Amino acid sequence: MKTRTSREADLSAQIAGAIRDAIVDGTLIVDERLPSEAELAEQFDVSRPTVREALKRLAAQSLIRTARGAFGGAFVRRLSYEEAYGQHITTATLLLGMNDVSFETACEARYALERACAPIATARRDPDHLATMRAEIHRQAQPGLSDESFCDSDVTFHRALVDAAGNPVLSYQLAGAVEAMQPLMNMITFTARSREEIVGLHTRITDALEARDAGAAETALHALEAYTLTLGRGVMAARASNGAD
Amino acid sequence: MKTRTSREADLSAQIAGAIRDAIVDGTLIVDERLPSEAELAEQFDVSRPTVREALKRLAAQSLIRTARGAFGGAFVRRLSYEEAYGQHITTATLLLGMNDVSFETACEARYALERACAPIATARRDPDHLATMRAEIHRQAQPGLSDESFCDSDVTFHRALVDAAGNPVLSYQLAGAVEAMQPLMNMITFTARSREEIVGLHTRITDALEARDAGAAETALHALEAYTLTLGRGVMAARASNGAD
DNA sequence: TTACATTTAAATGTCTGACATTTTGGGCGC
DNA sequence: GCGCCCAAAATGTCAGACATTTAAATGTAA
Repeated sequence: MKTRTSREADLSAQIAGAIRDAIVDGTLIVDERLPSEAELAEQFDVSRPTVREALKRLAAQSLIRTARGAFGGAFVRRLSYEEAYGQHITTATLLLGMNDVSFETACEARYALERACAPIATARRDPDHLATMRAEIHRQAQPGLSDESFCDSDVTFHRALVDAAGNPVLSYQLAGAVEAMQPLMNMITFTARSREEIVGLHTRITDALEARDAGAAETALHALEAYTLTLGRGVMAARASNGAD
Repeated sequence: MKTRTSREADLSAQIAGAIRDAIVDGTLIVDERLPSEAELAEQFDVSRPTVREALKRLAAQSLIRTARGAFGGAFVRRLSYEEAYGQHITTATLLLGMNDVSFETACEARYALERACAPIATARRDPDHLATMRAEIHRQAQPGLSDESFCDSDVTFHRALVDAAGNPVLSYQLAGAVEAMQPLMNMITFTARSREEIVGLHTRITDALEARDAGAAETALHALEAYTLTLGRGVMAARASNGAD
């Protein structure tokens, strides 16, 4: 009989899975060089293109990097925070965009997570974080700012707040939630009045951090969540009535 | 944010990036069929293997699925929560394993996130979640349980706590933090005394949820974090002195 | 001996062409 | 009308070749 493998998956997926498992469980160490494509092909008894497809799958997950030339090849890659951020954000954005996640649910999750790091941030914040936050607040108060730039600044502000906790694992988790909200936030048209309100709340948050007052920070974040929710619901309602016309 | 497609990258990476952008920004709808490999090859002016490598990259990120046969081809895939969990956990585990994240940092992040959903969980918990948590507590109190099973039960308990918040976005974010801690937690040998302590804290948490007492839940989680940290530090100290021999 | 230019080998990146496998749909015979 | 078989279309896989890149090895001149 033919080699009907127990797994239904493709050969390339099997090979990718085998190598990934070796990386995850530590058999392959960071910066270790994998065998060449020709050697892998012989080892798994498949052709080189199949091995290549498997390696591309791993490269797509940032598990390996490849270098050309002599002494090149595929190497186990140290997953950096930046790459992990990127993947996390892509996944989270798609998850929100494809699964009809309500604005309320996304908003609740985001601010719950931000409140989680607020107490830590109040304890650890340093002048740099405060300076970044104040700078973004200043930018948000500029009259001529486009909605998109306002949202960008908002993201930068919140990431500074998260980074102030000084915990990269926390930053990693939070980055996905904050950035994935971007497409939803971009739907909102910020009036001068709502910007003023948001700038005020951002100032309260920053002041609380500066004063190392965790309770005040949490309260301000609650207020910001409530206000964001109000704005979002307004947009949803307007959109619904437009769609019904 | 600029487009991720850089001209420096490989051809297959460029093509994968172009298609990914089309999916992320909504140009390609869920379940829409992509052109066949031959058509894509002509469209991008590359050969079929190159297109295939690009498609494998996307398949590795669960962005597309492929079907063979007459009406087969590549289709945009609806990213499910389960797949997103899986990717998130893989990435988070690698991030912790490869970057010398300290037990303290991981522990702090995890419990901060859990405390974030505690208030929501106290408001929304239903009898099913409480039953799951009680069942796991009962299991954890069994004398003959292996350390590994104890850890598994611990994960199940905490995921029930997170799921009790009834917010899938929050569950998605938390799953990564809780599961990624597993390898670190597995290093700990739980004595009968420490298990008793943990079971007691788990009971306090469950009682707080049942009583809808957010403050008590938060306090208990703080205590559990402190105790977990103590255990972890003990293991680290023992390991360090062994390594110095 | 040292510094620099050149060669060379090893590996990935890409292409061409072919064949195998799987699935659908329609034609053909009964 | 029903069922069987075959063709078409698409992906999965393979084989071989050539192009490109990179760093080490080698040769040469000051």
